Amino acid sequence: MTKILFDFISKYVSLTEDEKNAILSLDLFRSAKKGSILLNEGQKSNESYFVLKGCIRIYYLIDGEEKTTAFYTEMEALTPPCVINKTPSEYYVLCIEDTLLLVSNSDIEVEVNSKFPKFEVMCRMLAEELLAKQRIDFDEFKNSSPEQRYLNLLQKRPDLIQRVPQHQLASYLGIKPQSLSRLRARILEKNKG
Amino acid sequence: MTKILFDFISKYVSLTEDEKNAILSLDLFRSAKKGSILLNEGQKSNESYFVLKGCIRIYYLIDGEEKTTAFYTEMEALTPPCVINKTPSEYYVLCIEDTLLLVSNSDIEVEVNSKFPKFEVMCRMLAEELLAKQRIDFDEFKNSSPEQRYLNLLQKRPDLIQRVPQHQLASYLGIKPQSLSRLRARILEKNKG
DNA sequence: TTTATTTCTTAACTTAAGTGAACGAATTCA
DNA sequence: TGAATTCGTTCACTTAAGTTAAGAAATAAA
Repeated sequence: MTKILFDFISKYVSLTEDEKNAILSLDLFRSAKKGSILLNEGQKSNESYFVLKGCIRIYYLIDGEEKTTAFYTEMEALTPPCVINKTPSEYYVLCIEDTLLLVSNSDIEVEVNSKFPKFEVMCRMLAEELLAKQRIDFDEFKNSSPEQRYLNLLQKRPDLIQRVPQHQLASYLGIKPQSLSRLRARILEKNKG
Repeated sequence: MTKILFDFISKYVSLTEDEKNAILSLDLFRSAKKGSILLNEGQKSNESYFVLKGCIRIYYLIDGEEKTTAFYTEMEALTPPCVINKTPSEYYVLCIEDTLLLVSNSDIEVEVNSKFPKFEVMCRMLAEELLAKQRIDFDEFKNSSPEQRYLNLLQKRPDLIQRVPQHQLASYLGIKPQSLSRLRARILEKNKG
């Protein structure tokens, strides 16, 4: 399981055995059951997450309705905006599968970054990369219709469509569950007739 | 004009006079006329921009149509995804006003970051902050209708509505120009009747 | 296993966005 | 200045998403 972590890190910087051990000694591993909440709306937090195994979901509660905006699966990292802005969280973070995580926090990061400047570099690179990736995702979202978005998702993250309930995918695509259902039927119809 | 720059930097790290002079000696200032293109589709680049004065626009050319996805104005920084991914650009970057910029590139950044670790820290903080801000923007976009998005923009960036042509705002909001025009008429009608 | 709850689909109807076209206003260019 | 282009609005029509409601299917709980 630590292999996943070090494979991930090696994309950005190369670590010595000593450095690897220093990371492991921090003992950041945590497992969470399906349904457990990592962060509540209104809560303050300084925790960051890295998913080793499983899936976590971000959702807002608006007029009593859950609005899902993101999923994080294996090899993906999440630092909620509330951690960066030091404000109460505007959304919930929930495990939708039994999940194995790495949980860090800003204190640990400050310490590790000052001890190993390499980590500072890695964090910058990671943040820049995620920013660029998210920018592309956002642009694609703006430039396409719900149907195109769904087909796009089918291409890029087919796993999500398997492991996530449809009504959560719907709000992830910016539409209502009924619309996603209808849109899927429409696509099937096209590929048949 | 350098005041804007150092005010911006001071939000993240504090610089000595020597450090400030080191930055200035790099001579990164560039002015660009309205209509000038900073980056073409298909082009490779390693440049980052910081807007001191003016406005730049990001757009894709899809089926002969310009799809505007972002605007950057005073005190905003942009590193195009193609710089991070080292791929040809998927979009255009254009000045829609006479613009005064700071133009950096990855070579300069590598050098400055290794000479002044402070900069590495600043870049990480900035990237994290932009990532969080963009995340919130994306989430709001998903969770709202075109009309709500327009009203939201009116609140948060009223300047944009003044300085940017409506058809560019339309695709920024993810809709067609005619729809934006109609939607505005609808809002006026509500506030009257 | 039975019951309860959640999830997905379908349908009829409403609302709003996309499309194509026309026209006047504003801006740009020669 | 006059001509040409771009820009914004309006309209009629088409398409698709939102809404409300009902029922089937799948999943979770007792």
